[in-house]
Amino acid sequence: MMKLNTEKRTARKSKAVVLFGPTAVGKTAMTEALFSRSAEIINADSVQVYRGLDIGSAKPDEKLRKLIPHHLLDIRNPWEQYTAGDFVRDTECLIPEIEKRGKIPLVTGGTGYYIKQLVYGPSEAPACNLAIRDSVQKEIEEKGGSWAYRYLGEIDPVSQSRISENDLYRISRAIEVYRTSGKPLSSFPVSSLPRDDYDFILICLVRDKKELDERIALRVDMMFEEGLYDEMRRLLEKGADESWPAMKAIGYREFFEAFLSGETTLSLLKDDIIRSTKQYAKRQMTFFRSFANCRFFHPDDIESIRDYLIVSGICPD
RNA sequence: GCCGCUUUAGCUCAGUUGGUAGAGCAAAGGACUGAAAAUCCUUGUGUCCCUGGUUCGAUUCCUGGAGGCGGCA
Repeated sequence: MMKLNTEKRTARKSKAVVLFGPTAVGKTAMTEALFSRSAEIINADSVQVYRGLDIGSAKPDEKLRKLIPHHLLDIRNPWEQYTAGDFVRDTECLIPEIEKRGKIPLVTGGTGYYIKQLVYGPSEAPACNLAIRDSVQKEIEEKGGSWAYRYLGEIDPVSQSRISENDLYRISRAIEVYRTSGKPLSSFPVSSLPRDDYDFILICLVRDKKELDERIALRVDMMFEEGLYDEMRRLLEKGADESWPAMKAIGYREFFEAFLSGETTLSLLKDDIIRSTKQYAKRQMTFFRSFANCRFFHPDDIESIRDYLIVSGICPD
């Protein structure tokens, strides 16, 4: 009886490949080699969801998008918010649709937080509430950061003990959750185990640091050649400013800093972007290393990846 | 050639009234509860340019030298 039950559930479980790695590691080339015919891609990159951010976000080009169907690309305007919760909901919708077409759902991108929420199960904490967030932020600005931290200690001592006094970003969110739901953020359970209602196959692509750094520098050079500057100008003509969620992205936000300081040259700007990208790649790796059940491969090692997929019950090209 | 300033962490620079040094940035490691390309935490990094002198003790004061910058020729 028990056994039958388990089998039934196992049989119904959706299978999806989750492919990730630091920026510029070579996800695209690898994807092309293994999944051109067999998969549809669900984008897990928090910047590529935005329309008009193509070059700086290294969005897959038309050619690849014609070859492999892509989802969750260009689904928001750059002044709109897209969240990890949105991503999980959208992905849960897309996986069965893709399966119905007989294709492999391939979740791919570099946003560790999205991938974590998907694989470990999304947080049940309330969605972000922009109106409340704004008022919380205004209050913090008036009363100061140490007030905010003390206040957090009153409404949610557990979160206070987990959050640094300087981490206004998280303090603000914790207060926002309390004011939205009446419950402390720490009362919403967080899973330390991958969810069991999906069968996710986690593949992380890695290169050694020197190799990755070289690729990052090369890619930023390429972005400028491909017209990053013009792309930024088009966004500015549409009214882009630092308050737009998409303008926090590397390769865009540096322009605002450059305008402010005035004296920056194009080559200094490029160096800034390269440095930020390297720092980001490092943070990504820290995140990825913390995932359970994740296998690491060099992106050129196509055959090992193929073997692993087959062993996991996936049939790539 | 002369005069002045300067040489300290990978970079920009503090500092030690003489007891072998510290910030920012960079780097390395880490965290991550619907903003995450965000935000935050931790940690070093040293022939204090070289040489001789004074001194119990010199990166610090003095002599000489070398490099850099500026001025005058």
